Amino acid sequence: MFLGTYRHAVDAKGRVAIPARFREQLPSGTVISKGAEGCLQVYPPQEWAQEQGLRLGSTTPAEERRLARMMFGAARECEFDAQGRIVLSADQRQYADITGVAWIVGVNNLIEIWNDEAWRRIGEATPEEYTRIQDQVAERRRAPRT
Amino acid sequence: MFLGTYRHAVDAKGRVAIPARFREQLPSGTVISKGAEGCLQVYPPQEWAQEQGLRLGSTTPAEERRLARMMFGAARECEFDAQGRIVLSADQRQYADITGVAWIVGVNNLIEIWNDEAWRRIGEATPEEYTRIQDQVAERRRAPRT
DNA sequence: CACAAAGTGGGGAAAAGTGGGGAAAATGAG
DNA sequence: CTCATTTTCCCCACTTTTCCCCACTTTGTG
Repeated sequence: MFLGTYRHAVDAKGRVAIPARFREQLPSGTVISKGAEGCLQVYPPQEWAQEQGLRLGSTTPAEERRLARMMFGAARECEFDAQGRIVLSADQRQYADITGVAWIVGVNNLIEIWNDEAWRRIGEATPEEYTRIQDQVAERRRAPRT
Repeated sequence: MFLGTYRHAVDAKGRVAIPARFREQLPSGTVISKGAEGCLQVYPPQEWAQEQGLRLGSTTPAEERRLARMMFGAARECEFDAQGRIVLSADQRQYADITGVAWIVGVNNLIEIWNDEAWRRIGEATPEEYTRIQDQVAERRRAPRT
């Protein structure tokens, strides 16, 4: 389980330290790829395995082909240096618009890496916003599929 | 079952002592996250487990992505020091506007941590207010979905 | 009143994060 | 094929944060 948000520096070489709490839970075979809303996503092996359902074949619908190409094409296996950092590739940094600092966010089953500003918009909520969204989801759960 | 309100100091390092009566009932795996109305909420493991249905994957809908990011991003596992204190992260303290002192409130299945002033507004109800709110809730229960 | 339990505060060791230099490897041009 | 240039990655040094430990105060209890 990955919890919490951390603000870390990204140096000129594209290196970011992954919080030690997260690193302990990431065995080799961990993969980083592009995610929704312009973030990067770090998949532990067991989570990545679930994405393997996405496969190309003669019967794969067009959207799935597109998704598969983007997800797998952008993916790289995570390699940690002795200081617990990974290197974000140039196109990963460009996709997520990451320079200088990044937010590293534990989202239950995977980890996301965000551009500074973008995370402030999406992740930082005032008490009022937070309360509203909780209530919205509670409402959705009471009356799903609407 | 968590009952009662306690007023404890929060030191410069963000540490708060959790009342001994509560601590006895909190096994490891307890989680603290943001809650409605600007408080922090402490979830014992069995309560937190209910929140974990939310997972991210390549097919998770947009609303669930947003909620998952906020909920889990704001959460931390509770780690008690030898004196029975937990550390509130900087963003948790900012969210709940906690400095100096906080109220720790047992609310049946969860524990809440409140800013000093905010709790006075919520917790110190006159008999008239209390009666009115009881009646409101009773009314809602009789006619839900309104 | 004495003792035990709970809460508070701070110092210091250890761990985590940051930045940069330089060797090795890869790339590319002549 | 060789040499120069760039990139990658490994290592070291420094700073900051975390957390562990000890001591004191306050509260509660017999």
